[in-house]
Amino acid sequence: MTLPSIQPRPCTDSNCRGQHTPAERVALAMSLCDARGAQLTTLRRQVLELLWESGRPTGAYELIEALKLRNSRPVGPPTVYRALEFLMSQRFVLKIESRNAYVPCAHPERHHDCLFFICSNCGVSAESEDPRVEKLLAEDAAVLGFRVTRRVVEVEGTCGSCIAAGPA
Amino acid sequence: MTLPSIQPRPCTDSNCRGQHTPAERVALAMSLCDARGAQLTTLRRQVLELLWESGRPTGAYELIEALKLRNSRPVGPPTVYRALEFLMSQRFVLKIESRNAYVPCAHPERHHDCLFFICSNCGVSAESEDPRVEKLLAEDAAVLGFRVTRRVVEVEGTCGSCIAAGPA
DNA sequence: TCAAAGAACGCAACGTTATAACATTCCATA
DNA sequence: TATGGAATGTTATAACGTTGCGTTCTTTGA
Repeated sequence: MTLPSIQPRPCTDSNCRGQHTPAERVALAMSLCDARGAQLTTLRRQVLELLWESGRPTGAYELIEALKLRNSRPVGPPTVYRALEFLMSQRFVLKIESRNAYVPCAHPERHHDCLFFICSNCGVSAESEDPRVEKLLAEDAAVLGFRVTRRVVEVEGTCGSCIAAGPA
Repeated sequence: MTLPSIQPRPCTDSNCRGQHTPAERVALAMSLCDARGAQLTTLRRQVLELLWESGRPTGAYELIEALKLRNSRPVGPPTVYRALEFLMSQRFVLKIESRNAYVPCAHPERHHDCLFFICSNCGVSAESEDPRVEKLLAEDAAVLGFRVTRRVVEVEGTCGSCIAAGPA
């Protein structure tokens, strides 16, 4: 896995104008865990760091490779999947179903459903949220008498940068 | 794979009030293929039939099992995946990404994006469409300068029947 | 009618993603 | 220092999907 940079980067959440570093993200997760009585262990923290450093949806086996480099002692698939499960339960991480890959959630302190725009060309994903979409889906669900537990909204296409860079 | 029944059933598309049999669905696909100069071969037709008869999102390997029963000669994964690819290219079938499973599309003659409501309890999925959601996602994409090629909208939860049947 | 070409399929092997089942370690607390 | 729960390690395997290549089937056109 590439680990592009530890510098502050524009937030992948298109509703956020801020810039953040992976370290700041992890610190936020730590304080939320504190407040929740959950444990952000070394392994879980490393996985979260790697996801933030990666900059794009990252597969579980890529994480295993990256952990191998970072840790001397290798970890097995169940270990990484358990860490991901924990991070998802805390809403620090989300799964991109159409990619079988995982992304860190920019604002776990807010409680919303995410919407992803995923570039088929460069692989980068942008997180967003749109309460209007949530509302419509809730309406449609109500018509069916359906009780919603989770929404998966993933839009695939070509991102602005790749369009600007011209036809590959 | 269970093959519940070949009887007419209410359309899984919640915007359609009709009832259809698998045979009618397949006949529609055949006529569309005719018009498009595409070939609905025996294998492809069988896969489509199995999906219609199954009544819920069905995995590729389930289809392999079902084809084994139906055909004496077994088929391998590539064969089934190629058939699915063809059926998806013709919009007769769609993939539920959050399940790694495939569902037949109720109305391939219309050209729209599908929306799925998937019951975590019984596994049944309901197809729907909501142009308002498509519109909002298009707006959000436009703000990002993002060119959309595909939308994945999957809502997980509990369906009306399962709610009515009481807490399991 | 037959050769050529292209589409579809068969098959073996392999790659990728995810989980089951069970053992071990770590740590807080009594 | 027992002991109990949470977390992690280990091994194996399940589930999902693809590559590469050879064969068969179908269409087409001389």
